[in-house]
Amino acid sequence: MATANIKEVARHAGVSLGTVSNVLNRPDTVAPATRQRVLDAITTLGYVRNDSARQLRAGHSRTVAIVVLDVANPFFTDVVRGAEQVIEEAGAMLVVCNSGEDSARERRHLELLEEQRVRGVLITPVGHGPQPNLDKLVDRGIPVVLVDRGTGRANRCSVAVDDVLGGRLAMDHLLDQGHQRIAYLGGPVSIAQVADRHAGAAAALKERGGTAELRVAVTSNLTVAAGRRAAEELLALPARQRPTAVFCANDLLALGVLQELTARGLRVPADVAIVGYDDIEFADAAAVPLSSVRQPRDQLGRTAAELLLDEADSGDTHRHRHVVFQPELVVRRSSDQPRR
Amino acid sequence: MATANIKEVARHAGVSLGTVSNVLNRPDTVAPATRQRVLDAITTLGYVRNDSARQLRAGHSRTVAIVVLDVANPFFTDVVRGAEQVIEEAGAMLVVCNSGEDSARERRHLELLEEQRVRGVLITPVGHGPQPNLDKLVDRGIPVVLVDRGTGRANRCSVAVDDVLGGRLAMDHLLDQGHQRIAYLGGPVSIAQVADRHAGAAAALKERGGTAELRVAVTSNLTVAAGRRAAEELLALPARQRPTAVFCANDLLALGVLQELTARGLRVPADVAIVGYDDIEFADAAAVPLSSVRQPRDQLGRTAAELLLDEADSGDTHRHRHVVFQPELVVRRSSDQPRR
DNA sequence: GCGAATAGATGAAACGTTTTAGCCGCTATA
DNA sequence: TATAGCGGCTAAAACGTTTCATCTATTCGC
Repeated sequence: MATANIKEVARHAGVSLGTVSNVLNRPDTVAPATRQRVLDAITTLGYVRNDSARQLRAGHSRTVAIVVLDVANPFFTDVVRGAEQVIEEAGAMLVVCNSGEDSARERRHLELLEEQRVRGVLITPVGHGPQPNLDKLVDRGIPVVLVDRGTGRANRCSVAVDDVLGGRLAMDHLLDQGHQRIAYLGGPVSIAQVADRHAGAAAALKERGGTAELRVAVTSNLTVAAGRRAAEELLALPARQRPTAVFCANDLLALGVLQELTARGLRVPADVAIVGYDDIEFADAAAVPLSSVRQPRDQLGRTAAELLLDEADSGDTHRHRHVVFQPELVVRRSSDQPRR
Repeated sequence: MATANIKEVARHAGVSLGTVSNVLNRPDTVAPATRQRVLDAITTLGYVRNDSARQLRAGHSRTVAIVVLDVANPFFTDVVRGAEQVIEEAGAMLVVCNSGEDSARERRHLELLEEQRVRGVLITPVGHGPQPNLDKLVDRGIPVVLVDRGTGRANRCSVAVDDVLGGRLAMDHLLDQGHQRIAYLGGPVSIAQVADRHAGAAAALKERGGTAELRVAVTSNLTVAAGRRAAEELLALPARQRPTAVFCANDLLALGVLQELTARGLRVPADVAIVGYDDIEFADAAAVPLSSVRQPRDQLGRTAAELLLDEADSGDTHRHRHVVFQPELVVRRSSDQPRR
């Protein structure tokens, strides 16, 4: 019950307190016989290190935090898994905090983390404005790495995925397939990802210089239901104006479009091709497997963690870096049929 | 950079160190004027409490841990959200640890958590065997609450959902609709949930005492692909033996069945009715919205957290409890059509 | 106006570790 | 033989809080 401390271990093993500490932290500096005696004492007493005391002495903890917008979002869960891997390999511990897109909760989390003197923070901040809380951490010397948001700040590292390139990839693919009337589906446009993916698609179209055209349909959100509604609207167009391909800002929209089209008797990809974004688990499992732009999510987490550890370890010799990953187009059946 | 401590605050405010502590912890015991002076000093120095020192003194931390089998599994993410809510309301912090179904990682996490003297642990343990690591925590006086596994241990609380009842609900519903040939799909049977849900279905069938029959099709796992394969096999049966309803051990299987059936030209629910389990987000968004058995996932988390806090606070007056929640059938289109 | 109670503040001890300076006895070197 | 070096260990300081016993004015009851 009452947890044994290092002093009791020392007494039990007939050595000084410092020797026990040495057994724990620099085992090779203590004679084998003594070491064994101490280890025996540790097991018989069921001694467990007290991390608070250790941290107090060390001045900082061995845990790293990741603050995500939504623990239930597959994007973040994959990022977490990637980061976890690196952090655990380094012998540290990753704690996951959920801001839930609520800046008050975010602030509260950061305050607590600061009190805990965490080794560093990986974070996708709520909103896009200035970040006084994060600045405060950085001022204190706590490394902060931005994940998928706010790239380019001078005083911290960041990792992100190039959404403009993602839009480009999707568009290039559809143009390669010979589509002339293409729709981009997404919204609200205030979301940077929605805007960037559109920008990429538009840029690709312009560069190709052909006669193809891109129609934009703004949705109110990025859900399956919104995809269905948008598909209905597309179907209401006169046949000659109707797009032969739809590029969706995420996979949920794309699945909604797929469902509505097939329900109305259209064939995918023969009548309408579809490309989604995110390559969620269900993309491959859909009735018609969905082409999608895949982001290297776990690598995002891994790299973020590596940058963090580098900053935490190398201190002032550290140079902040902004790593941008390239997404990748996964072509599946939903868009795999050239136009004549 | 160098973080100010309580002593510097005291000096800056011209009071003793104890007074600063009082301002922080028992503000009403210190005169308003002094209090204000201290608060001013705190803000000008940018003082932030050192939690390690606080914990060291207190003997335990203010964080609670939840150890889940998979951070990316929607079941657990919802449980986490529920627990989070309660824990944060109590002014504590919830840290999420991922065992990834790996007992070595689980052990390592528990060791670290023990070193950190966490306030308590919510956990879905890997495997079903004895739990020496957890026993060790309990011996130390650290409250442990089991989540959705291992109900009934005498020395700890637990929360779970009644899977047998879930199977019953689904079966009763299908029988109510007049189905006579029903299939249960799921596997491997070594998974307790798969077995329990089947047991519930079988029990319901027996109690009704009608002429209906239940055919069991064992799948190799619980994925969309497995659902498709199983559906193929069902379709290969002679029409007279073919089930008119399928109850699936989870929603992924059910979605696979739905896809394969519609791809083969059968109508759901007119030709075959489907009921899934878990009520995942996509159940409602499927081409034919899926009936499913819903588990009160966030409530599972909330209750687990409440039990934990009760044990942590009330100490020896605490009585261990085993709370079992009842699942609920959500009827949607996939099974909403009575047989003649 | 006197003793008692009380509000407000103080100083020191304690929490459990890590680290550093130093001590002791031995061996290798000159 | 003296000295330096070294392996192995010890003792004590330091980390930053919280708490508790104590002290000093001030207020209250009579």
